[in-house]
Amino acid sequence: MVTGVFDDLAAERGRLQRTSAAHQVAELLREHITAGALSPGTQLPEEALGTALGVSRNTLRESFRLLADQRLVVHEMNRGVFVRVLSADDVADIYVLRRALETAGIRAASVAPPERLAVLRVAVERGEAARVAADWVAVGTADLDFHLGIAALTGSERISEAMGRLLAELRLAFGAMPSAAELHEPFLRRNRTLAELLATGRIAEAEAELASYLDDACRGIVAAIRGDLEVTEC
Amino acid sequence: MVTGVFDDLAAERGRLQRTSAAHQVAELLREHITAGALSPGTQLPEEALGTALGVSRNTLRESFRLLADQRLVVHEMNRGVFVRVLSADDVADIYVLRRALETAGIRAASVAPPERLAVLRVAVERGEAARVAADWVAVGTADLDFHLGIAALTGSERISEAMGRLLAELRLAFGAMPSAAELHEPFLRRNRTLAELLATGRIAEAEAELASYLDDACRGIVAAIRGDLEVTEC
DNA sequence: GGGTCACGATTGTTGAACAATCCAACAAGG
DNA sequence: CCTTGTTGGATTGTTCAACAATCGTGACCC
Repeated sequence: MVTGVFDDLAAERGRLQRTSAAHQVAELLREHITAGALSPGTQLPEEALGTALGVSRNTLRESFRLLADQRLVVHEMNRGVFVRVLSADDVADIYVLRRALETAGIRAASVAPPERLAVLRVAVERGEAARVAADWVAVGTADLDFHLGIAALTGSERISEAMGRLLAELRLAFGAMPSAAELHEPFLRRNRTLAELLATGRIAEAEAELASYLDDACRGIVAAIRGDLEVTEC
Repeated sequence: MVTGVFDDLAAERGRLQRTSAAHQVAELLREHITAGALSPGTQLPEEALGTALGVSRNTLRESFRLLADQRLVVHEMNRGVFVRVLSADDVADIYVLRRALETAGIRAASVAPPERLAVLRVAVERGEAARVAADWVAVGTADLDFHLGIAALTGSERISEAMGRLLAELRLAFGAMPSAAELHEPFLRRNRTLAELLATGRIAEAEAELASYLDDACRGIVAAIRGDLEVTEC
């Protein structure tokens, strides 16, 4: 295989003109949805949104298709699109997939290049710094970045993308929770211990810690959603 | 949680009027692509395809968005959409995700309801019957159904859907291979042993067998794609 | 109260139009 | 010969206006 002089440039080809009106609108809506500005269940009318955003109905409909496949909105035939509202079952289902992806990452930790493990350490420290500054939004994003990094240990683009979508979907649940800001705080310490277990190669212990971590996290969210205190699933 | 009398009906709600022109066109194209009727790399022009299928350009573009998110086609800005052509790296990447999903299924086998295990046995027997009849297409679909059933042991809709998309993507590679028909034949016996290991609860052995299985399958496809005999990845 | 029906509103789909971009071919220059 | 402008046709990106299909609602009637 001939390796050219422009391999590093070719790798960044994806950053070229990935912008179309539909993509930009989808990105805008995605940010508003995951930030909680558009609460779950809200309908997104084509006419009103189109004029508000300055795009035509057809273009807006293309954006809706993109968002629908990321499960951020649901498309009901002849009724319109609505911001997704997550049920408790959805959250439990999401955590089954999340466990599969993160477990795969941990099992690949021993053969992962060191820079991928460094990403984890950075995310942990960023989260702890944000807690000191009482910036709970930053604590949340650092937490999500940490777990995205765990899945990325596999080195698989598809796993990273699936994990990214999964976390974006979870943000829907966060936005709907009371005191969502401090939600991630109790898990900061566990992230650190998880990172240290991985850095020192104690894979089996890390896997057990992850399982316990995900159980607790899932129970917390499901309990908050249905106001119940006893949650058996997850 | 209140469990109603119509839970089984509610589960099938999705089969109601999921038909829009865009969905139907996407489904049609999906079948043609996975069946190999549209070879990878082929461009799908909007004007020509639209008139050929009797739908307008806007509707066709909506179908393209759906197919693009399933990775069956790629959408290049201002150039059009093309049937996806899988690289060897893509196949390797797919198998990393596939291993994660199927491993999760095997680990859930001990708590999975028996009807989910029965699905596996049915798929194995269907494959063996198809081999006797020399119906290689049926052998292939039975093989894919078997592994879809393994992922479905998790009971997670999202995992099942992710696995379904993954297998549809893999079909792209199958269609591009010489003698793709008999490709699945050598794995029939291993499917049976895997099913028996799961049925008798020997989870650890099943997990090891699956790892070996996926290694061999991935190596075979990657070797076929690049015409190389020595494949180190997977 | 329950059922029917017409109405308004929204979505589904089409067709045409124009701007923007790409691509291949060709011309010019070193 | 190779590289660099330039041109023109073809395809895509986007908008707009229109109509059909469907849904939700409220009035109306029994």
